[in-house]
Amino acid sequence: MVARSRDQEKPAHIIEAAFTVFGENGYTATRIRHIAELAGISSGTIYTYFKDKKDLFRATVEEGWSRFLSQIEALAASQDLPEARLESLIEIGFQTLKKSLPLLRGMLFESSQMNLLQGSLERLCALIEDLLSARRQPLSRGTAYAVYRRDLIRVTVVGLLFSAALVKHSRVDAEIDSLRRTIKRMLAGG
Amino acid sequence: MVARSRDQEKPAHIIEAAFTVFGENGYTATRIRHIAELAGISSGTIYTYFKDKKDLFRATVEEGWSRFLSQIEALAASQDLPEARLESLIEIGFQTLKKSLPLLRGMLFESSQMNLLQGSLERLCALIEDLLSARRQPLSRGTAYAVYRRDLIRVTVVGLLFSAALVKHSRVDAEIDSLRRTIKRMLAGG
Amino acid sequence: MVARSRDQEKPAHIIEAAFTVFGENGYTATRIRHIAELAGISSGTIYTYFKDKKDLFRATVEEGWSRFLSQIEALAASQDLPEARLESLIEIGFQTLKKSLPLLRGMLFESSQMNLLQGSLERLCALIEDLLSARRQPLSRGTAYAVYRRDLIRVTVVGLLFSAALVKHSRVDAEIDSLRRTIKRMLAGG
Amino acid sequence: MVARSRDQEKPAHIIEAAFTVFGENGYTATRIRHIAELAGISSGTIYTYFKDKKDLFRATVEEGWSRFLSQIEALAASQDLPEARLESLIEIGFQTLKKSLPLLRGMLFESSQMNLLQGSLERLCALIEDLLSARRQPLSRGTAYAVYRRDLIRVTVVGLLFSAALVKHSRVDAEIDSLRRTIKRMLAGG
DNA sequence: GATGAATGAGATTTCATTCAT
DNA sequence: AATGAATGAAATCTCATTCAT
Repeated sequence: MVARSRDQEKPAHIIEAAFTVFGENGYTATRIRHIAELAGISSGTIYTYFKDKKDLFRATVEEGWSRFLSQIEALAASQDLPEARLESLIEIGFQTLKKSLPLLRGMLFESSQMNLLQGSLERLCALIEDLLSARRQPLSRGTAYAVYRRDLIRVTVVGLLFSAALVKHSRVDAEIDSLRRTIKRMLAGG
Repeated sequence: MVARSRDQEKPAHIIEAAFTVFGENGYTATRIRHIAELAGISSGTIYTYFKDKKDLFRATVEEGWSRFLSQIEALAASQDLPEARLESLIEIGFQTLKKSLPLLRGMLFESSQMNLLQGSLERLCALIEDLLSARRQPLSRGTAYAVYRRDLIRVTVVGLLFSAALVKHSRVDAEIDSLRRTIKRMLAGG
Repeated sequence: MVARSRDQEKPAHIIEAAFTVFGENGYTATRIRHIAELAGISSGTIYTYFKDKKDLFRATVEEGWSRFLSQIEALAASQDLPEARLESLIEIGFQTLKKSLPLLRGMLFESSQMNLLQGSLERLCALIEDLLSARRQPLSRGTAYAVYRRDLIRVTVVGLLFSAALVKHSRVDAEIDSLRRTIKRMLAGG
Repeated sequence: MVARSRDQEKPAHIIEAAFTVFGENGYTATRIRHIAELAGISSGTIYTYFKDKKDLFRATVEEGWSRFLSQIEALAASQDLPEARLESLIEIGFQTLKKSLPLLRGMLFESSQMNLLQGSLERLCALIEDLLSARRQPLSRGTAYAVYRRDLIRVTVVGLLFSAALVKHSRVDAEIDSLRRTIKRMLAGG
C-alpha cells in the first residue's frame, strides 16, 4: 500500500517540461502539445493540474523565480560578513543568469505583460538592498537618498536581466562575464 | 486620366493607428482589423502598403525609434555646452519615455524577440556615450574602462526602458519622474 | 484510461464525403466546410487525418483510381479466356465510369492537379495493353507498331474519360452506353 | 481626324496577353493584374472591354478556337481532293496543337469552364466528319454506323487534345509527332 | 476612356480546451 | 485520473471588382 508518490510529482514534471519548452519558444509560440509530449503525458492531463495555458505559464515562471530567490534569501539570512555575502550574491546571480537564460529569454518579455514579473522583481530588489545596506552602517542620509538607491538598484537589476536576455546566442558567455565584471567594479569603486 | 491619387500620408496614418493598437495590446493580441478600423480604412488596404502584419509592426517600431533617435542625434550634433546637452538628453529622453510608454510597453518585449531592438539600442547607447565623453577630457583610462563604461551605459539604458515599461499604469508619471531624478543624481554625483 | 477511440473508418467517411463534394464542384470550388458538413464532423477534424486540402484531394483521387485499377488488375491476373477478360474490362470500365463520373469530373479538370492523373493513366493503359496483347499471339510487328498501339490506346482511354466527363448531366447514361457500344464495335471490327 | 485605330485594337491586345497568361497558369491561378501588366495597361481598363474575368476567359478561348476552326472550315470548303484535304487537316491540326498547347492546357483543365469546350468541340467534330465522309461515297450503312463513327471521332479528337495537354513540357514535340504518326496510320490502315 | 487605390467577402488552417471512454 | 479525438472560434491575407479622379 505504498503511496504512488510519482503521481504526486506530476505537476512538477509538467512544470519541468514547460520550463524547457516555454524557455525555447516563448509563451505564444509554445504548443501545449509539445509540453505534454516532453513530459510524456497527453495534452488533456495538463488540464487536470493547471487551469489553462496561462496558469501553467504562471506556475512555471513562479517556480523559476522561486528557485532563484530562495538562494538569495538563504544568503541574506546567513551570518557571513557583508562583503562575502555580496560576493556570493554576484556569483549566484550571474550563475543563475547564465543557466536560466533560455528560460529568461522566453519568459521575461511575456511574463512582464502578464504582470508576473513585478512581484518577484520587487522581492529581489528588496533582498539586494538589504545585502547592500549591511555593508556599512545603515545610512541615515534621508528619504531622498533611499528612493535614489532603490531606483538605482531596480534600474540596474532590470537592466542586467534584459541586457542578458537580449544578447546574441553566440556571445552569451562573454557578455555575461563582462557584465559581471562591470557590476563588481561598480560596487567596488563608483 | 489619373486614378484616385495615392494618399501620400496613408502609410503614416496606418502607422499612427498601429502605434496605438500595438501599443495597447502588443503584437500578438493586436488584430489587423482593429488597426484598420482606427485608421478608418478597410483591412485590405493595409496590405497595399505593408507586406504583412509583421512588416507593419516592424515599420511601426522603426518609426518610433527613428523619431526618438533623430532628436538625440540633433542634440549630439549641436554646439551647446556638454553639460547643457546632457541636460537636454535627459529631458528629451524622459519626455519621450512618458509619451511613448504605451508603445514601449506593447512593443519592447515583442520587438526584442524579433531582433528589432538591438540595432536601435546600439545606436542609442553610442550616442549617449558620445555625449558623456564630451563632458570632460577624453579619458584615456584604457580599454578595460571603456568596456566598463559601455556596459554601464547599456545596463542603465535598458534598465530604464524596461523599468518604465513595467510600471503600473496608475503610477507612471510619478515613477518616471523618480527615475529621472535618480539618473540626474547619478550623473551629477556617483 | 482510453480516449474516445479513434474511429477507424473516419478517414474513409471523410473521403466518401470528399468524393461527392469534389466531384460536384471540382477542387478549387470545393469548400472544406462543405465536406465536413456532409461528413457530419467539424472542419477541424479533417485536419486530424489530412495535412491540408490538397492532401485530402490526393487521397480522394487515389482512392478512386485505386478502387478502379484493382478491379482491372484482378481481371488481368484472372485465368479467363482473353475474349472474356476483354469483355469484363469493358463492362467494369464503363460501369465504373458511370458510377464515378462526378468524381472524374472533379478530378480531371484541375490544372493544378494534372500530375495526379499521369501516373494512374499510365498504369491503366499498361493494363489494357496487356489485356489486348493476350488476345492473340504476341504480335512481333516491330517497335513502330508497338508505339502505334500504345498511342492508340492512350488516345482512346483519355478520349473516353474526358468525353464522358464532358457529357451533360442529363444525357450521361445514354452517352456512356453509346460510347461502350462504340468501343465494343471498334474492338470487334476495326 | 484619323481614327485612333490603336484603341480599336485594345480588346485584341488584351486577349493576346490573356492568351499567354491563361495558357501558362490556367484560369484560377491567373491574376487579372498579370494580364493587365503584360498588356501594358491597368487592371481597371480590362473591365471596360470585358464584363469580368470569366468573360475575358471565354473571349480568349473563343478566339483560339475561332482561329483554329476557321482554318479547318476553309479546308472543308476547298475544292481539293478528299485525300489532300485530310492530309491538310492533320497538318494544320497538329501544327496548331503544338503552337497552342499552353493555351490548351490552361483552357481544358478548368472544371468551371467545361461548357466552353462543348460547343467548339461539337463544331470541330462535325467538320472532321464531313472531311472524312468526303473521302468515299457517302456511306449509307445506317444510323448505327453513323453514331459509331461520330463517337469514334469524338473520342479520338478529345483523346488527342487531352493527351497532348497532359504531356510533360520536355517531351511535347516528340509526343505530338508520335501522335500525328499514329493518327495517320489509323486513317490509312485501321 | 483610363487609372489603380480601395474594398471586403470569404477561405484555409491552427490550437486551446473539452469530454466520452 | 488519463487519454487524445473532436471541436469550432478566430485570424490573416488574397484578389476580383469598383469608382473617384
